[in-house]
Amino acid sequence: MIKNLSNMDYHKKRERCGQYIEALEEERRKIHVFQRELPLCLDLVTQAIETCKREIPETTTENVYGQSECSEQTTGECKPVLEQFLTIKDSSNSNEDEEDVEFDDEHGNHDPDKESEDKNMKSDWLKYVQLWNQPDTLLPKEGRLHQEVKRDESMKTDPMINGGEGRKKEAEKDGGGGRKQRRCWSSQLHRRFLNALKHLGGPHVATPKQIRELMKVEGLTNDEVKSHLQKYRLHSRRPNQTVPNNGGNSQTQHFVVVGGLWVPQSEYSTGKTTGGATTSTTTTLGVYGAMAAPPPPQWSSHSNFRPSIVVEEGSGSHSGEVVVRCSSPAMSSSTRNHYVKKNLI
DNA sequence: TGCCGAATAT
DNA sequence: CATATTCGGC
Repeated sequence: MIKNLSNMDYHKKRERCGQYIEALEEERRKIHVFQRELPLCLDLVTQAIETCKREIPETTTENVYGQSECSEQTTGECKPVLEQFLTIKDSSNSNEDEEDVEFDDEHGNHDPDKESEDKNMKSDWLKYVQLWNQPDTLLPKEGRLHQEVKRDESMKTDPMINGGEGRKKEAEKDGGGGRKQRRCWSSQLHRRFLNALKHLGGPHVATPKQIRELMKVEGLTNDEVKSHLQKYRLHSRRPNQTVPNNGGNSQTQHFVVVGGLWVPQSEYSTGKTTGGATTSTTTTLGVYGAMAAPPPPQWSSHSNFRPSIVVEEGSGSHSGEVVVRCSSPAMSSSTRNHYVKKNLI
């Protein structure tokens, strides 16, 4: 009886271990792609796998468990990172529309486009996402756990290395002289930012306040968002700048412009950065993930008009230039009208 | 006033 | 650089 039990137990453990190894191996494969960014991680996982493997086959002892624990420890260091990575990656090719869902909520409008768009966008994220976790202000969520929870879990592990949340109290402390602490825009924060942007119709039409509201991040101030937005706009505006020579090869990337959003078709980055130590050429891909801007919900959902945005690419001819005509229905308030004008450039 | 965008300052 | 802060228009 007992024997049986322990036998079962043992079996179970072994099985578990096997699965564990498999999982690890899969992780390894995935990490391998980012070898350069996560050399240690790769190493650790590899090591873990090996140790695990070594232990499992036969070797009576039921120490398997201890072993796995050990490897867990070894791996622990990079696990959160890994998980975050996975989370992101997963969301990029499988349903799990995370934030999209997050915001969609009540307006039950699912643009057919949205999905594919999102996918593109997310696969883009893959390129620039910062793998190392960073501070993130806590998000007071209630209505919408689920995916959020998942993500939270992935970073729960790391001890609030919060670079962006020390304030609040300290801010109150100082009488009024000192500068605000720098808000650190973690990739997560940035993602929320991007999403907010997306839902507002793009960086050119979104205003700091709106964005902040949509982001629902505690302690995030208008000014911070404003500043970030400014930076973002700067970057998203003609990521390719140079137009000096027309004759030559215009490998000018062509852009897709939607609602004032410039979307580099493939990527943007002045790839040939300086001396470029052998290492990261890829790592430095813009953090400013470009994204298509679907029309704001108010428009797309139920309306006689979709904002007709005409995008003409300099087809045929050399220039990768794009002509954009945008006849948007200046939304109720004339205040925003000048944005449209700007977009027309 | 508050909010915003652009320009500066750190 | 990436943020913060200031400036000027609305």
